[in-house]
Amino acid sequence: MFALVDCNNFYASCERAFRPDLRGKPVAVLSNNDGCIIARSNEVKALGIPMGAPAFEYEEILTKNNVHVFSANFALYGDMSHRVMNILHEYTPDLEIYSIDEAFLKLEGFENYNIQSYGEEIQLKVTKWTGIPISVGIAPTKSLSKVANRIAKKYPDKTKSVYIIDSEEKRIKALKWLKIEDVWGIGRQHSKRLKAMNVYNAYDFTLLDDAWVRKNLAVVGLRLKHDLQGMPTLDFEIVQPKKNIATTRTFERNYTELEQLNERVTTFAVSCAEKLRMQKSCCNAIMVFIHTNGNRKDLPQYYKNIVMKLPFPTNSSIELAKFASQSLERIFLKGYHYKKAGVIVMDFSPEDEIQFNLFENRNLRHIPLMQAVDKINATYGQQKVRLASQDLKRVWKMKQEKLSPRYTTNINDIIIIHT
DNA sequence: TCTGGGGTCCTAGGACCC
DNA sequence: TCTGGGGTCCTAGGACCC
Repeated sequence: MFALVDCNNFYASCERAFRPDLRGKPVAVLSNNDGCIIARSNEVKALGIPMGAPAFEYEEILTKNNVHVFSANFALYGDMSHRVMNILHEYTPDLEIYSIDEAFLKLEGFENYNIQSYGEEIQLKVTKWTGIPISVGIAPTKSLSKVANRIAKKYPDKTKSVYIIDSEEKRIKALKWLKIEDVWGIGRQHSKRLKAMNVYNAYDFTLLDDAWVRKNLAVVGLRLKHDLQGMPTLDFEIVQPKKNIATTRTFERNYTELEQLNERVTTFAVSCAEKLRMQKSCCNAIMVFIHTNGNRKDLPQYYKNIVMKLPFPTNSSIELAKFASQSLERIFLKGYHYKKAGVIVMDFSPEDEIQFNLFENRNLRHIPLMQAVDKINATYGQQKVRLASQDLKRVWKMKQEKLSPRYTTNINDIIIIHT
């Protein structure tokens, strides 16, 4: 059996964990730049505020209903995620961390266990130890455990937040209950197509002809169909090193000058380089893009990206910043109001596998230099050592008006309890 | 005035090889 | 009038996930 553990309204629950006064009250979390609503407590969902809604459009409803709004605090969420996953590790050696707030557990050799009470124990312990409420779905396949999890989440009282699909009868009942657009792996386009074929729920989907599914939803869709039918088709994914790494941001205001964008792009390239070094990869290509504000119909629009093949694989901040800067110069046009930019590094090779090039070689002296920089930054705080082309005066900042303290990762923000 | 960020996989078609 | 057969690699675009 597979168990899927999913944290309820994760970011909102993280904020609440250190603010018990917010229990039962509406909580929402915003994206970077305080732009969109990316997490909602049940109370906020009940107000009809959709996922990803622009915050300014809902400002009135939020204020009127006393919604407690927070800027995204990823340091906090990342740390809380760790705590949850550590506890889950105690329950099985086979844990697939699927996202920041979700994990699959493989329950092999549990035939003599009472799975229901096992699930309840996990549910209680995580909730008690971290303050994050979770739901548990258990079933013979991964996609069915997703379905079971949805039922547990929807009916917490009836299920004690744990639901098991362990019979054909329960499987069919669950699939008939699940709307097609809510099936894991069926997105907007597919559900539209399927509804046109009178497929309205997950069960209808499992009755479709294999060949039709293969043709219209590709092998991914076919695998999903079999998995939902109860044949284990989707297995654990082993964590692979990333194939692409990106750092992109929307700015608080528009930029018009090359120098301003250059500072941002340099900083994004340095961030990509750090992430590359963390997974011991070098990249062989880099993409830089710049973008005007697509929502402003009154301003001329410009979107451009450029991919540069590098003369040698590298993960040096200095070299990547230089290549990114050169790329930017080639696509920058004066006269536009830029709102967004990003750097994406691609085509990786392992760090220790240095491909010699006849004419140009990477500067090998950068390797110990970057190690020293990483060490200093790890000890004294991120960005203590920076390139001169980066924002030394710290002019640049993100809109983050409602940021909560970093309760668990910064000693100065630690919680104080008055007794 | 204000609209996030970071990923994966699959497929078709073009360019190329012998 | 008639124009082979069998491959690989790369890329863009489309779909999906959280």
